[in-house]
Amino acid sequence: MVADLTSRRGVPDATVARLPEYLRALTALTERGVTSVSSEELAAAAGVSSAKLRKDLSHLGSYGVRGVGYDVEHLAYEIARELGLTQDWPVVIVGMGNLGRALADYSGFIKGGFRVVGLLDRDPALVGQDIAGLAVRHMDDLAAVASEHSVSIGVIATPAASAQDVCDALVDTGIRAVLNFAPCMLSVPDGVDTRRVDLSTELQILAFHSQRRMLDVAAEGVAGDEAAASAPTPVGAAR
Amino acid sequence: MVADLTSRRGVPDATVARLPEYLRALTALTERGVTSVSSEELAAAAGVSSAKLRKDLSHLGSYGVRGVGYDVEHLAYEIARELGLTQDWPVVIVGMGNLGRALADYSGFIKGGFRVVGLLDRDPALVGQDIAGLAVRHMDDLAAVASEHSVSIGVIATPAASAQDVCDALVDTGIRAVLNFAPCMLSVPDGVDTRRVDLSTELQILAFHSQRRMLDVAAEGVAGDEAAASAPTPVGAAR
DNA sequence: GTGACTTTGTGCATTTGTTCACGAGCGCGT
DNA sequence: ACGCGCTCGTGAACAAATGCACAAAGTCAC
Repeated sequence: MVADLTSRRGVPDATVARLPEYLRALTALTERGVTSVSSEELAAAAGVSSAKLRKDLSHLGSYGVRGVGYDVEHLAYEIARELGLTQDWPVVIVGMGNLGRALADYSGFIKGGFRVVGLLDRDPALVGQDIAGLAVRHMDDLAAVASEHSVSIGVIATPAASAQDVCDALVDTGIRAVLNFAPCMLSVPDGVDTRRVDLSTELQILAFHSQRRMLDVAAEGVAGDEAAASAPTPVGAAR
Repeated sequence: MVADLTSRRGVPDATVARLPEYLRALTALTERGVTSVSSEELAAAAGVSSAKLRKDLSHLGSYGVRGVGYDVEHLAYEIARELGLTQDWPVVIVGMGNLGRALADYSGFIKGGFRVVGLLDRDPALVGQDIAGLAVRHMDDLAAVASEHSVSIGVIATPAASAQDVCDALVDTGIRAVLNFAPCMLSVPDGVDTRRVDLSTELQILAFHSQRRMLDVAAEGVAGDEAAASAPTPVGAAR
């Protein structure tokens, strides 16, 4: 019994991070009417190796059939269950600037159990305005909104300067999961989970790889000059 | 010489992913007038352990002073250089829906060498409109915009359905780095780097952890009932 | 029912990343 | 000049994640 729990806890973080992608791929297959899929095909659709996919799925249980593959619908259900998408996750979004608006609209696309139940902002000019079918409410109403809908996830779409204050307020209402779009670290008490999404971080990582590629090519060119006589085509693109 | 190149290449991916956060923390310190910082302090500001921070920084070189710490300004410069932020990275954003608009505005906040030089959309109604001081141009002008400004990074903020087409077009213009906000996998030729940012994926990961926490607490409660007589306070919050 | 074929699930080796612990080097007070 | 305390840089131990290869377990044809 406790062993069951331990095995459930045993899903590695790296695997969890890929499950949403698998689920998306499976959903796409369902829409195309495909009912069965091999690890090879699904892995290709999700952009991973088939070995990795099989190992990931093996952490959830044995939902495949040897010699056949996976039942698309059933596997999708099991992944959704593992991710907790079979239950309801009421969400509030704080900060109704451009980003908050985009998120409020975009969230309509989400198939899972996420439901935006509150849009909040500190600016009185925005309060009352209708966005994506929901009236914006003032930050002071946070506690009311949160308890009214048993909100479990908070999304921060404010400037960095107010992010920590907003986060503290969210945590005070009992929210234990925070998605932070502000470009700053949040400090939270133990037991609260935060994830950060940041455009600038991603661009910087892309820039690093781009720069490295440029340096590599340049260095390769030099090396190629030296070795040109012996090896006309030194290397293919690595990685 | 080749060894130099190898050592440069040797910066681990996990480290690269953390460099932007270090840089941000350093920038914040600069703004507060702090000129010197220890690994312990900087690690706390960036939300990592000091050992990890020191190992990460050691991959870039020896920029610290033993017994003293790091010079904030100098370290920031070295990280920025490593990330490629000392050069110019012209960016185009494709898709001027709510998200694209938010990105176009937000990008003004970016301190690094990123410069939005083009906003594109397929919808004629949006073309010509002014967003964040830039006129939206039609997708057909992509090649012109790209060559005119030597664009090196493309950002996709379109619906999933058109993301792959847009990506192909970006790659055709010679762009080798793509940041994808559409909820789908992109297939690209070798030598092209893509990163995906997705609200729904992040929410699902948060949901997983929330659910696990709930299950753990429930199970702990049961275990606690069993063990209650012997251990009134079974455990503190783990992790 | 049997054999050939297919595809999963998994043990093992390898690579990658993290933590620990401590030696090396620097500034400072005396 | 010299020891003392502080903090970086790093090798070695440890942990996590990945890739490989194959046995186990199923379907299908006949």
